[in-house]
Amino acid sequence: MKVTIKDVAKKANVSPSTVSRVIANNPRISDKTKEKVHKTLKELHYRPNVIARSLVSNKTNILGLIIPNSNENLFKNPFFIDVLRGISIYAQKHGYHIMYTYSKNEKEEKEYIQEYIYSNLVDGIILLTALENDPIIKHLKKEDFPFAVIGRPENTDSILWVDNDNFKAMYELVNHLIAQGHKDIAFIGGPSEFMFSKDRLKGYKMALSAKGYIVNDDKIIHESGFDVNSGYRACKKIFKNFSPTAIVTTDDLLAFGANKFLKEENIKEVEITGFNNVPTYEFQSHSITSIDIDSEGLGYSVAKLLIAKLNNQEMINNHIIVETKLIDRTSK
Amino acid sequence: MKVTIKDVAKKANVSPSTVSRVIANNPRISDKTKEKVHKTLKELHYRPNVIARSLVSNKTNILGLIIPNSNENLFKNPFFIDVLRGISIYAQKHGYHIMYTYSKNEKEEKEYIQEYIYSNLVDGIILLTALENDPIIKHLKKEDFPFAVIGRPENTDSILWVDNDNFKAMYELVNHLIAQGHKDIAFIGGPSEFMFSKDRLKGYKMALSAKGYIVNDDKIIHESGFDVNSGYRACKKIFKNFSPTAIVTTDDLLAFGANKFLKEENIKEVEITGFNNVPTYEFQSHSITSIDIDSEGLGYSVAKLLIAKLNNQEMINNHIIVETKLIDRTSK
DNA sequence: CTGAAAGCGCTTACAG
DNA sequence: CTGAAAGCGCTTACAG
Repeated sequence: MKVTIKDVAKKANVSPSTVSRVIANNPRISDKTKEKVHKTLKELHYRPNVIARSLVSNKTNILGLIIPNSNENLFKNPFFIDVLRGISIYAQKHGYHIMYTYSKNEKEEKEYIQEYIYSNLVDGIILLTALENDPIIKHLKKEDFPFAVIGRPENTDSILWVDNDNFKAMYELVNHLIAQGHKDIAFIGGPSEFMFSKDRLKGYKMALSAKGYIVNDDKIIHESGFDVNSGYRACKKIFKNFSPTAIVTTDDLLAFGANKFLKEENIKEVEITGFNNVPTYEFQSHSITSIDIDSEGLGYSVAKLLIAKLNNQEMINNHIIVETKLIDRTSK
Repeated sequence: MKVTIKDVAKKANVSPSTVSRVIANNPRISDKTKEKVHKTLKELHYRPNVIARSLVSNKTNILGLIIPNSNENLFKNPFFIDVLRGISIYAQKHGYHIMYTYSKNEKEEKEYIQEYIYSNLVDGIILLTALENDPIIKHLKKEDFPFAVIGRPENTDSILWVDNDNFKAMYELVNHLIAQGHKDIAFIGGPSEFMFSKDRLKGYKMALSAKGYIVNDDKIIHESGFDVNSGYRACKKIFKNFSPTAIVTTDDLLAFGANKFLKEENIKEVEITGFNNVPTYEFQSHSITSIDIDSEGLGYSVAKLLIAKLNNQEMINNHIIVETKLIDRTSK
């Protein structure tokens, strides 16, 4: 049988209120009764019923995660599991639990959010991605419910977010290639509505124009997915008209796809770079230069921001930038 | 403001009890009041407070997932994300939510389980792996709390589990190799305390002896992890004394590591096989034969079993075998 | 068919 | 410093 506060009270010869106060470490309880109650608490292996507690406190200490199960394959991407771990590790340390829900589309996403909010299930929501003009972010803002986003939102007003500096990471990467002598660099991206897609593209453009190179929009290809096939298709399109010496992509899987095309066509000496530093089991032919985004750090930080807010902690910043790292595997 | 059953009752001019009964679709309510109440329910956008409901029903409709965050790297393995998805998809369809917790070791694992159980947070627990003489399974059995396991437990008495037929999958794979003319086949496994490790090893041994080959224990290597480095080390050990024509492994990452060693040593024409059919971005040098285990199906099925039990459904079987598929990429 | 009452296991203002 | 009481938002046996 589960033991309740009443059982403890009876055994310790005090009232339930007193037991509750001892548990809450209320300062007005005498050391003597504190000790006595603590003893029976131990003896009976008492554990508070969090559901009852939630009902009165109106807090569940649960964070809800909305995972888009879309066809862009983004969340089959290996980095994602590290995000989950990062979130959980911070949350557990601070007494929060994590709940997750897959949703197939925007409609379902909104539905689950309503459910999370109005059934009183969660105290806050974590979003795993930010789109341009993001309908979910708007919705959450309108509902005025605590949430935090992985990815810099378009309009950052009063919203909590965590991200890499995608602009800077791509900017530096392109600079790195230029320093190696590359003058003709193409760009392959996934769906452009993701904010990180936009930021990486900006970094690419800016790096080129800062050195006086002309940005040729025909060398910029966006595909509908973040997968190997999309990379393959994009690379094919580029080489129909051009022969760049390097291609930057916004995701390792795109890079792998591009590589596949080059290999099939027996095109050599083109440098391909990716993003996310996905494990490629390096025994295989060759690995690519990539940007390590510290997925676990992203998860950890987003949980940190949201929990700080839920505890009404003073925050200096409404966002955290997680450092990236250029993993150089260029052939030179 | 959140709207409660009282608000609805007042507006619809009935008692709270009646509103509750309408929501529960109690047959003794007249169609007329049913209609009336449903209308105001809609108008006020009423959503039940699941916490309050849980307090009286003593059910939360939440399933708890314990994820070992051990150093064997097993749960950084890509197949794992598909398991999560499978669990969630079935659960959501049936009105359950999923909560997950990482735990560093057995002690933490037990702690979190106690918390899940005695704080009344979850209705059932899902375990992602079964060990030989598994202390967590024992513990859960002793607590007599509903749970289900991915992986066949050593003692299946009255416990719910889901698994591939690991014995059969490996048995058939080795047979397949033998049919291709291989006579000298070595074995590389990860930690042997996992039940699937044992089953796969048995399949290997049985396939050999069924054909009259002698099983040589020196050609069976177990390493402490399921990662590339472990595979590399194991392969090195094997080739110190032998030169098998094929090596079967219990995980693709082990296979990749073995492959790496062979490549470095310039050893050709050794067939390596894996398990899990991890994506290798096939543009790379060559892909390996592997067993697809249908990770999503494993997750889906384990949720199915556990939820059936929680709803006291009649069960014909206390387990589900998820079909595997040999993905043949052998060079012949 | 419907309502008033009790209760799920806690917390907390009120009173002493 | 401690207890009795009310209340969080539901469900459900009891009564009519």
